[in-house]
Amino acid sequence: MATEYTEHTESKDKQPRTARGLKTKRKLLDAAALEFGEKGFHEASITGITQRAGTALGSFYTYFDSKDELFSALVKDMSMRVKSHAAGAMTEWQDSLEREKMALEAFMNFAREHKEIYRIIDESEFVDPQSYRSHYEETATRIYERLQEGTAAGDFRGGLEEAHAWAIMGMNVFLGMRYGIWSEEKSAVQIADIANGILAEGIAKKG
Amino acid sequence: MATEYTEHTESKDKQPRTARGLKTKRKLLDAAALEFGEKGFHEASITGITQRAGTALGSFYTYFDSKDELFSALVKDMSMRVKSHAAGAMTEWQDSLEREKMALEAFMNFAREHKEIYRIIDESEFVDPQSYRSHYEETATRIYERLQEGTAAGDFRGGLEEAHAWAIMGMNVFLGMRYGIWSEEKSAVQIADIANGILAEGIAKKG
DNA sequence: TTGAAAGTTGAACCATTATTCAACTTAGAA
DNA sequence: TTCTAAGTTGAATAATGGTTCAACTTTCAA
Repeated sequence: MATEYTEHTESKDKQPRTARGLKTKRKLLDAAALEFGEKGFHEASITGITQRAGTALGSFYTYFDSKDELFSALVKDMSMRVKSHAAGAMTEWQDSLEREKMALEAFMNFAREHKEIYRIIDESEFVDPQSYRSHYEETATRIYERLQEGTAAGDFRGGLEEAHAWAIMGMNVFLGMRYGIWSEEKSAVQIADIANGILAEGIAKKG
Repeated sequence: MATEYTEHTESKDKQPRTARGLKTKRKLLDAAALEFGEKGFHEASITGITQRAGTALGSFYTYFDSKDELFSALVKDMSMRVKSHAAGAMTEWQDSLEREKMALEAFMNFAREHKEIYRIIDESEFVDPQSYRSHYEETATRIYERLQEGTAAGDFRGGLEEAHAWAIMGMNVFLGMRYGIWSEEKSAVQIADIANGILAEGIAKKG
């Protein structure tokens, strides 16, 4: 999994200055994603990360100030990747409901392919709460914007608030956990259909 | 917060045998809930817990085998308390939709009054995954049973699956986090209304 | 080609904190 | 009242693992 890692807010003096350095940093980042994903933040060790990366222990500190800083960098990166993956998947939709379905489907597939991402973002609630909050606040905002566009387009009813976006997000996250990470007994499409059914008509009996 | 703590699966030899012992154990449990809730599992320390409880460090090990065991006991206890609080609140409903509304409202209020519970259950995903899974699986099952009863009563449409229960649960958990724990800018009733609106009719425009 | 900057290495350091334990105190049954 | 089991105490122990650092190797611009 040779990730395209994008820089965010590191201290300038830790940037690699040669091709070799860049390669090493990338190896560490990828190894860290695996290690954290598998063991969780506290069980994960720098030693474990450097071993996976095939570098010496000390090399870690050439590129990162601390275990915490690395984790933060990782969370921000993963958050961005989830976002852009979803964005890339929501194309060519007929109506806003279909668009939401595509969003969930994309999320489900992404979760399955990158279970470690899911776990790292989730654990950031305890390791780097600020990043956790930002991640979900930004995601909710994005959903809310889609809701507004949907209303404007005449696909969604009026009166939709930010809380509706949070509800939809929660739905998606839990479905992703249960049917994406814990088991794959149902296809992403099946799950997306179920969620979409709720958005389309609720669960009440009609008439 | 003098919690009524109920025993679950401890090793027999750690049970208090006198009134004094019982009192000490309860102090430790309550202190631990606060300490874990405030600092999270790894930042929390046994020292911190015994200090809050006003006991000596060593007393901790009179009643618990380890920090992990204590955390597990706590998760199971909190899980049970959330469950019984919700059960106690869902009385005198006219139709199944209203019943769901009461469930969410109860959850929101409980989350606000016991923010530490929310956090401990959430963190168990990483500290005691088995308990985390059990908690949500059991909750989902309970919701699913209500859905089936609702369908039988003619309040809910047919075709509702377990995944619908997970969707509803996710909705509730995220709303609880955002509007129960993070801020209280909206009342529990307002939030419950919004979620109930989704269950009642979805978000699509009618006709 | 060359030398200074960049990168690598892993043993040693050190701070933290869960856990143990032996001496001491209290409870409560007989 | 007495005596033993239960409970309390906190200093000492021990293990873990993040972080430092000084010696060494590689890179690459001039």
